[in-house]
Amino acid sequence: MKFSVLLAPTLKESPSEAEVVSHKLLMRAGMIRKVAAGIYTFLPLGYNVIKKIERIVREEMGRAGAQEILMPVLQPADLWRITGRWDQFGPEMMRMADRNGREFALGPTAEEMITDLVKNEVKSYRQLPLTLYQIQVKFRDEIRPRFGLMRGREFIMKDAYSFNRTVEEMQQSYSDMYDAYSRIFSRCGLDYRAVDAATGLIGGKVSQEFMVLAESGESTILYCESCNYAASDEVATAPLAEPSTEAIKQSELVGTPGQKSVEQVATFLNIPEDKIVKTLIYKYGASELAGILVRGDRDVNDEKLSVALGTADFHLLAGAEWQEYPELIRGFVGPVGINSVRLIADKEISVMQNFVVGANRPDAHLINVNVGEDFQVEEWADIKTIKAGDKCPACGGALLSAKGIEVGQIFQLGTKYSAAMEAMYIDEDGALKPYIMGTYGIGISRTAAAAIEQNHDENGIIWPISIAPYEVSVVVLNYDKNEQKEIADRIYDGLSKKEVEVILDDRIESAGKKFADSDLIGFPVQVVIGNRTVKSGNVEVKIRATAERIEYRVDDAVDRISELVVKMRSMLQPGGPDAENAG
RNA sequence: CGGGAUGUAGCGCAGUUUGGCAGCGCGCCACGUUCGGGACGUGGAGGCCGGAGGUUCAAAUCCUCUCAUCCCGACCA
Repeated sequence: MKFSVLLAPTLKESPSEAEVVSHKLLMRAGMIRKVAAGIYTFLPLGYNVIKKIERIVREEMGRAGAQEILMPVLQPADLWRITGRWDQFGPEMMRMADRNGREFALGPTAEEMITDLVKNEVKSYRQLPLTLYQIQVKFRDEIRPRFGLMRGREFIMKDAYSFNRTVEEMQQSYSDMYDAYSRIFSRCGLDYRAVDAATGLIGGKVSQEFMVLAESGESTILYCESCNYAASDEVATAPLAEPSTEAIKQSELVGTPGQKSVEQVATFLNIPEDKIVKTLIYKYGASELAGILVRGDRDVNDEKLSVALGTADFHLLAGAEWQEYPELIRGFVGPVGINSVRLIADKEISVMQNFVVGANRPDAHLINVNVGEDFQVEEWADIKTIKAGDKCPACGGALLSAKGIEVGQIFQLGTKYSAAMEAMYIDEDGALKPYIMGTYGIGISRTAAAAIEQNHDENGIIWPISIAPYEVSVVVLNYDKNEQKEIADRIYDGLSKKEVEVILDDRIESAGKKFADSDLIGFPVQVVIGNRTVKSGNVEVKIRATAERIEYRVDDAVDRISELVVKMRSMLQPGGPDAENAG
């Protein structure tokens, strides 16, 4: 490709609406342009990156035995009604009707469609296991699209689905996908971590997310410094402390005028925050109230709470709503003697003694309160957000926390969809049985953004070579000078013949502009040809990632550069530089 | 949906307070000079000032409504 004919409108300044690095650099490097909020066009360089990621995904899906199909973006509502998700998905699903009034949605995922397909086409256990996947545009009408490709409304996703006979066989498919995902993200040059995850609207019990570690990530993960435990904060747990041997005391009412927050009460009573139990009032479902008990220094985790409540439709009781419940004294609510709300306590409360709670009357708290003595708990649940410093549930070591970008998630689904849709096969014993399913997603476009978040500097993007829009840029400083043009053309043609993806910057631009663009777009290898190199009989090669510069004789430059590229590629093979020849 | 902000040339912004010729930088076009880290000079093109309505002799500027975009919270690949 010649740069002079490429549509790559680079910008010196980033558009003001871009907040995160990946969004800014994708815009500045001329890779994407916005069409509407959360909806982007990929320009040639950006689309090259997408295609490179897709190629890796296809290779690894194929290696894992999955077969590629392509399903429609538009999905009929009737399918979604069978599983109830037409109602569950809410406004996030983009809905529309055709000219005859038949309802459709832009697919946010495709469990129903694929289950319907397999139900109709796969009848016998002899045809299982079966794993199908597609790479297709998905649409989710996000409440708040942001961060460019990191949270778009329209995005490119690889979604795979396994159909199995038994739980064990499904776990094997899941494990195969886990391995494939690990290879995919390794090959993309990403520093990632697989963590235990919540299953949310998709369903199932076991799930893991693949997180690219980056400060700008929207997810929080906890991992152990001494073993390999790692989990999303939505499901992370910590072992309970040993119950203290403290003798149980008689509870007592104390005046705490105006002391509403945990911090205020702790200071006022001169006690640590973890000797307080706070009672948070949530409204959920059809206007029901829940009192959630957590230790004073803890935060409630909304994902865990939705599991405990059995619904994702809840919110903290808000300002004006308090007036509807005069028995609830804001700032002084407690579990003792309260009966108008459903009490759910975090398990951690069970090992606490002689703690402080609101007294359900203005300006007062109860001290030396104990479960069993002063109030009963019917429902125990894991509700708190685990944070760095908590103990690892696997080995007891200290947990650390980090931010991550979720680029993939895998689920052991079970029969949620096959049972609801009566998708059955005839087993060896002649009985009809629902498929045991798994579902597996990768955000392709988000992966591109995540790669930038993790690989950039003040000059621009530093693409891992496996997903770079071109592997080598040949920067000719004066393409209108014959000596330079001749050398440049020779290297460009030579590299092309050796299957190196190369772009020739033949534009009539200043040297500075060409260097700056090459760094900004992030080609892994830059070959510089100018007056200086013509005189020396060399070409200069710059490695984008390290800024290392190497000189090669013009005569063997093509061989040396292609060797360099091959070596750089092999570094991103799972298992190290030599793994390429192993498989 | 709640809270906050912004819409002026392709991009970044000034002008709005106090109504009076629509500007600056980058980019773009032409010519010349430059030619190894976002060159310089001269000349040029480019605007429904987000949209609608109103106030006024006069509106980018004041008022009302509306749309869009971004940021902070609840969703997710």
